Amino acid sequence: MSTRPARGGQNPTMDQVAEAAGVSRATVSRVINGAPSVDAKIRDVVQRAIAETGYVPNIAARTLVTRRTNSVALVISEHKRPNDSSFLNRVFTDPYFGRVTAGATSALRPHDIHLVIIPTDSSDHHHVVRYLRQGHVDGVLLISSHEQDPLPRQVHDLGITAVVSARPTSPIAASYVDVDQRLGAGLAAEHLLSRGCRTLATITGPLDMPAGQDRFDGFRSYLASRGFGQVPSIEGDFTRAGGQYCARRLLADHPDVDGLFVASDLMSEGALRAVQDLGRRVPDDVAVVGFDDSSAALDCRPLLTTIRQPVEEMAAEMAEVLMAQIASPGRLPRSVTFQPTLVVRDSA
Amino acid sequence: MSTRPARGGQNPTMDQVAEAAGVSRATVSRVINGAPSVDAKIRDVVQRAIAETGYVPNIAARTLVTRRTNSVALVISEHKRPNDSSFLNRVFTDPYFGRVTAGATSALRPHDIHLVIIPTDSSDHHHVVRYLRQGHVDGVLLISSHEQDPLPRQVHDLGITAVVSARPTSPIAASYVDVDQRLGAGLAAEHLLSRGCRTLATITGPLDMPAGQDRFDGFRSYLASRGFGQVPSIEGDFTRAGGQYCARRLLADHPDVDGLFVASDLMSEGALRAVQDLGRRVPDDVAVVGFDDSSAALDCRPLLTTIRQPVEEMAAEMAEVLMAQIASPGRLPRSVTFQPTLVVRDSA
DNA sequence: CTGAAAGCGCTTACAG
DNA sequence: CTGAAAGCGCTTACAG
Repeated sequence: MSTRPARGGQNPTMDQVAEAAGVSRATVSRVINGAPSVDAKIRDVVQRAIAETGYVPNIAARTLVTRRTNSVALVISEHKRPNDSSFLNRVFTDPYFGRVTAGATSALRPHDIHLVIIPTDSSDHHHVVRYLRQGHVDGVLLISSHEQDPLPRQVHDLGITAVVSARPTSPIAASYVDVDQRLGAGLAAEHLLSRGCRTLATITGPLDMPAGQDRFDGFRSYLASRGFGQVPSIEGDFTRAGGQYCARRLLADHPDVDGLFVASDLMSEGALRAVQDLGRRVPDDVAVVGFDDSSAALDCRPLLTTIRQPVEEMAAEMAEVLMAQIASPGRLPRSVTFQPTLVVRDSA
Repeated sequence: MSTRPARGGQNPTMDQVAEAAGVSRATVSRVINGAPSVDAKIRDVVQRAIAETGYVPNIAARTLVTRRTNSVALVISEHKRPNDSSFLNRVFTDPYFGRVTAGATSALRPHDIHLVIIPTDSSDHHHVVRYLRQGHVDGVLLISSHEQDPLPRQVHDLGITAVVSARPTSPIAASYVDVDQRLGAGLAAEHLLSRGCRTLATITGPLDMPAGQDRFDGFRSYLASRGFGQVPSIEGDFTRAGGQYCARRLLADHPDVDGLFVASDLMSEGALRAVQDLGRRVPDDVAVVGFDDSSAALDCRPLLTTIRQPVEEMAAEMAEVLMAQIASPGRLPRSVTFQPTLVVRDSA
């Protein structure tokens, strides 16, 4: 294998390939870009020359003329919370983001578009915005979960092509993909009721996140529609430890609770533990329904009954919408909403 | 705020800034790049023009001439394992990678270098290699944990500037940063012995990973040097669920074990659970020492005594070495080894 | 200290 | 179907 490229950092140039193949630089460019109008023999000669020289296109030069980078950014925007050693720990500890990455990659891969993952917290937005504006990527998949996050609006105002992971909280005309959170919470309430639970309660997500609010509202609305009044609740933080803490407190204050809706699988793991540490059996004494259907649901004992959010499919859809938007800059923004489903396992 | 940039995707060009400021394009370039030789008044005028036009340099054009992108890649190379829904789930579920990202970012940020995170598994190497060769980044921080991973060798052979996260398993002259794994395991054994444990055992990491092997060897070597013979062991997989399963089996086969070294904090979480489910008290009946000192150690009950691996500092060092290498291409490769330390909490 | 000019490595009308 | 030429938006010797 006498590929001898990149030695000393010097990649061969397209002119060198052209010379080796005895054709013009334009022809080399055409075969690389798969232009249909190239003579088959010449194409072969050029391809051989490319292989022999170990040629790889210089992406900067190409981008300069095409105005396309063939990469898109996945910006994961989280808020640094008090007593939070690092928001990165949260990002790399929650299965949600792995699912998003997997889904986006699967949609982008066939189009040969690279995914560049950029986690960021509020202290960092400046850098990210600059990165995006400098033209490193053709567009951005923006995962923004916090109500006050200014990033969606900034990205929109700067005219950066983007798709957001949920309905933006400020009124901007941006494309987004979402799941019907309220419906999901309603499904959870319905299931708990249908299995005979009489006293329902919920551990919510952070109420400064739309996902937290909407699941809470959906749960209460459904119960209100069935004639229930005030529902015991406690605000969680979407972490395992938080779920454990909240369940302990909730059951201390309301020992009669026999049906619990926990607004994320990660919190459910902790909650399940707390319930069992209290000597209550799941689901017989307390039935538990989670939300997400991530890998955490399968780490639960008993296996977690939960509301499935099709995160991979949603991320893939985000990528599709983004690619369409990149291809047709004038395209009108649109939103796509997925329906969650109940996945019955052992905890309820 | 009448910034009106990027409208219709058209960023202003440097020539437009020059015209607005009444100077030449070269002068604009100089003030942007902080050349010392610019008259103060002219500098101000230019800076105002930049602000007014909302100018942002076109990175592709700059890169084409400077041959620098001012970004580096963090390639997280994992192996897809059988019955593994997705290697991405592993990456986004293990606090280790968040620590690496945090450490690398902290070192890169002051130099205004962007970190581009690229998770990859074996089926994917081709794409990653191409990405690197196309010149999207100036160099790569390569997190490679598997013995058979071909990526370090490929990256090296292609002449891509890189720093690896551990001593490469094939003999290549590459810079790397590592922790003294064997020493860490020895510290764990010593601590267990010193607190009076008589029958030690270990849950190892995957033995096809150097980290798994070295911690296992270090543990056995220390015990051998103290006159112990065969040590009960079972091979784990660095996951929480795996740790739980392994501890259950290990204690079933060896009920007399009273000191357990678990080769990662994540596995320790599961192991602790299993030990307690068996009705054994920690640390009184079974003392447990983990490895990492990640956030998982603090999620443990009781709080986990563990071997601290300074992952953030190691990642920062990787970034420093990489930047030095980028600045001086002729620089000789070098390795840096960090010492682990014992962190005593409640589990041993 | 500043400007005119060359050049980085590609793609793409435009001729032929 | 192929080539010569222009041009993408910058930086950087080179003069002045």
